[in-house]
Amino acid sequence: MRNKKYYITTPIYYPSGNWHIGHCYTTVICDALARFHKMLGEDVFFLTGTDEHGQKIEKEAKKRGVTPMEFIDPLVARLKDMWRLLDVSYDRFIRTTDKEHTECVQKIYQKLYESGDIYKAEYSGYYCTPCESMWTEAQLVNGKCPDCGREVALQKEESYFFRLGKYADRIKKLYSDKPEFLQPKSRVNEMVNNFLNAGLQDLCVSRTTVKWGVQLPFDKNHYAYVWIDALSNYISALGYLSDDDSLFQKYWPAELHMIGKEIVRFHAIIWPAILMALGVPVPEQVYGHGWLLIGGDKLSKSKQDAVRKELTDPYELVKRYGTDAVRYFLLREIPFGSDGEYTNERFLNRVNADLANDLGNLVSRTTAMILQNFGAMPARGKVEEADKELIAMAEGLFDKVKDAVDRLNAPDALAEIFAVISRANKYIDETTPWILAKDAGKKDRLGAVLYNLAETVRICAVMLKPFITKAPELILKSFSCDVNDGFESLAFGKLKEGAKVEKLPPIFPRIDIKKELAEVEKLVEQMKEEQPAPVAETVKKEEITIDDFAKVEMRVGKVIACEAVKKSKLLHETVKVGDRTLSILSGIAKHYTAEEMIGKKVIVVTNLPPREMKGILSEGMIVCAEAPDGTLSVVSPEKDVPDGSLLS
RNA sequence: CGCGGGGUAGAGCAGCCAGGUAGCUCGUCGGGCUCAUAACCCGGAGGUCGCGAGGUUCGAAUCCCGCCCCCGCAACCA
Repeated sequence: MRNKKYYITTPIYYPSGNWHIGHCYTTVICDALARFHKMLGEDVFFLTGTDEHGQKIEKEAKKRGVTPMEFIDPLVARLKDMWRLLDVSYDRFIRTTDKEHTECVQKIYQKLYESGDIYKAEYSGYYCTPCESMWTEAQLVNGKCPDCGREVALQKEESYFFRLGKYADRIKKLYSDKPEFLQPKSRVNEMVNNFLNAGLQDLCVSRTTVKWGVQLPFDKNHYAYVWIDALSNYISALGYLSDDDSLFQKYWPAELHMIGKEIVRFHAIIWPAILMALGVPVPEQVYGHGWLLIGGDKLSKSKQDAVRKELTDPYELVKRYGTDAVRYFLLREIPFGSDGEYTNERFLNRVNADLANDLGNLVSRTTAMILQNFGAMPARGKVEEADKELIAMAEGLFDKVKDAVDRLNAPDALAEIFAVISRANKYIDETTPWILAKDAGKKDRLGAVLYNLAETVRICAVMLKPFITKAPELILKSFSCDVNDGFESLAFGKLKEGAKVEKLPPIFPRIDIKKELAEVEKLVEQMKEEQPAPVAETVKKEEITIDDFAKVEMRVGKVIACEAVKKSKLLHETVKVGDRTLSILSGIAKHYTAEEMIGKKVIVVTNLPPREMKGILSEGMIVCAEAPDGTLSVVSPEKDVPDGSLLS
């Protein structure tokens, strides 16, 4: 009989900036699942890769005066480095710029075009020539371009559309027929209520403005929409529609697309619809996991002062604490399905408490006592009442871990393993081997106790192999076991009497957390200094005359009252500008609290037409500086000038 | 009335679907042990389970109703 197959994918990552711990989170979970299924003897195919097309990359490359590929290649190389550091055992790394992929995407478009699921249509919109953007009427601001405020022209444009609407009912049916398709369950409601019930619009799937992409085979002026390009990687990587589609035949449909919750919509609606249109089965499961939040976003109220003191650079983390520590934290600490928070302290606590104190120390005390008393592995000996619970836990461990893995619950799986490790530490206290050692008549019993311990440690090591990669090998080696031992070796009693036992240096040295935290903070400071703040892009806008500028009436205003507008990003300020008092709304609630604003002198644009938002009239605009990272800073006059003063 | 998630010890979470002595990890306090990486083991303190002296029930963290707050998505951000 052929082995069961298991095809698992990560999202493909967009190489626009730095690789961070969030990328590692998704990928390490997938790696653990892939490794576990490999150990089950299944035929596993684990795919990851990069999404390399699109405007952002085109722009970034241009800015640096290099070609897109010259820009991307080093970033991809660095990502692969990161996966090497983290022992990510992918079977294929796909890049959307791979020839097989772009050809596959073209064939997919061709096929959908021929079947009529992609059609050409004309739509009208408002075009802003300098921005090269098309806007709908609703997006316009006072009839002008929302980006630059310039005139727009009503234009008709041709585009290709995918008949997404046609598949809405089949997708709803998919959710109800196959409740496990989209997980966690809460995401299903989100999709159904927000999108499916609202009615699916046909999806515009071609662009003419972005040239860094896949050209449509039937219309050279058009380029593929990013999501069809990106999603197709899951099948293009298997050779779908190519001369050799044996991998596709073998592995598709995927058992699992692991993704972040932000892209559930694309994987749970658009992707199945495309597959349905292609006549290809949909994946078995899409799992939208939560996010790893960095350093508690609660600080966001006064983001300007918020110092990011967390060390989150994966390379640095691995360098300081090792692959196992990083993998363990990612797999263990994030509550299943929801968001979790990263702080230096949580990381260090977890690693210290579990890996150093519990596991590392257990290995250390066990091997030490074996060597002191026997010099090699003792005989198994008789099982006594005191041994039964420990042995039962070790023997039952596999089923529990397997159950957690089947639910994709890595934190639970690890908790099960560490429950056994804790039990083993307690067992030492209960059996007091150091007392047995003083009585020559109890040598057999001492041997049995140490044997039981060693055997429990060995079983835990085997069970840990999919999750962490370095320590299990060290442990198995130190007991003269084969590092390739799989789940078939789990039976209690496999260790041989007289086998060589080796004393290891501490596998996970204990960290002095206070000292380490201080050091890490210093390091982060240092890294910040080395890495200059991102330079703001200063693309020159269209030239204006001094008369144009003079049209803008800007005055100093004093905020005399301010309150947050519920359910919005808005603050509602009452601003005194000379003899006028204006009601102004501004989208800065993320950056300032209402209390903070009161009393501030600000710059207000006072000759804008009033506009209503959230049912409140806004009679002006408070001028802010926007940093490259999106942080907004209210601008104030440098000297204390009376409100109402005109800017010129 | 936009959609969804959440509010349980100092922190992070489980329990809720299938009501019945409120549990886990970290921290804290005290004790034990000395094989071990000042690690390990045991015990204590600490909770009006967001609010409503609300409803159902013999019994509610758990089911029902109303309200408040937080977080995402969407919208908005002149």
